[in-house]
Amino acid sequence: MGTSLKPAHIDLPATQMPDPNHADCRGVASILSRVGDKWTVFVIMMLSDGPKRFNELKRMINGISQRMLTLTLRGLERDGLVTRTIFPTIPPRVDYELTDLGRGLQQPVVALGQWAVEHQQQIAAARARFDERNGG
Amino acid sequence: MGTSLKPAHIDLPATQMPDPNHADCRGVASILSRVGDKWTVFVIMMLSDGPKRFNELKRMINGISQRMLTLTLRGLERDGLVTRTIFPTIPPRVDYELTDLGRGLQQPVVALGQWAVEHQQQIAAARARFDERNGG
DNA sequence: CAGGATCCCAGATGATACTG
DNA sequence: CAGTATCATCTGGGATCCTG
Repeated sequence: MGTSLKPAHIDLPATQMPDPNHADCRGVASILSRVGDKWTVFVIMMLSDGPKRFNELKRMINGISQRMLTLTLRGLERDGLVTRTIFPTIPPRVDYELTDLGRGLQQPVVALGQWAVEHQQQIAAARARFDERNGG
Repeated sequence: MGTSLKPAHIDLPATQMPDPNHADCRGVASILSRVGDKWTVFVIMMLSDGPKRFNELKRMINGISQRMLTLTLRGLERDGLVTRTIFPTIPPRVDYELTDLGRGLQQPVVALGQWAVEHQQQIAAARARFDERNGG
């Protein structure tokens, strides 16, 4: 298959949480997992400035396969972060757009993104140092 | 081997960015990818309140395998987010601790985490609806 | 105790071909 | 155009055994 709409993501044995202090970890991680997904991030960003069509997204996100774009969009739709609007024309046309929920998610993602941008150098440097210390 | 210290993460063909407006996507996504990693998030959270030993972490993070804990910690060390201190005693003892950089990362992660917590219900509901609309 | 080395399988992803 | 279906591959990750 590999066509499941329910990616593995996070599903710890709900039996016991890692730490009582962080009882919400599971839910959080599940969402962070989606956010951390390579393609998901890009799709959300591409949808920042209004609705986009399937092939439009495919062209914007250089390197994504048709299959992965479909799966990514389905996942986002499932989580209520993106809406899918079908225009029954010929040829068919489908628009994808962020929901309010999706737009809300953008904020924290962008915040994290800014941190990432600001510390890119440091991390790259750390990696370089580490890789050199060991056998690159 | 799957033992590589350099996980796939994001590596778009640096040739062209998806969108000029988001020229930093690659670096950002690379870091988001690390943050989105299931175990990485947990390890960072577990290290919030001071240094921890290997097996200590292993016990706290219910369900993580030895292999994955090792790999996760190595990745964090490589990125300069965690330090690894070896005490040459017998039996050996190794402490892991967040660096300043690592602690800085906590902020945005927590922010995102809060969003996640606050919208857990909505997402769960959306999923349920979606799954029902289709063949569960 | 900390972690390296192996074996191995399930699931993620790409490539390709077909369709309403 | 916007997918779906199928096949092939490649990798993440668990289980297990070994060692300083």
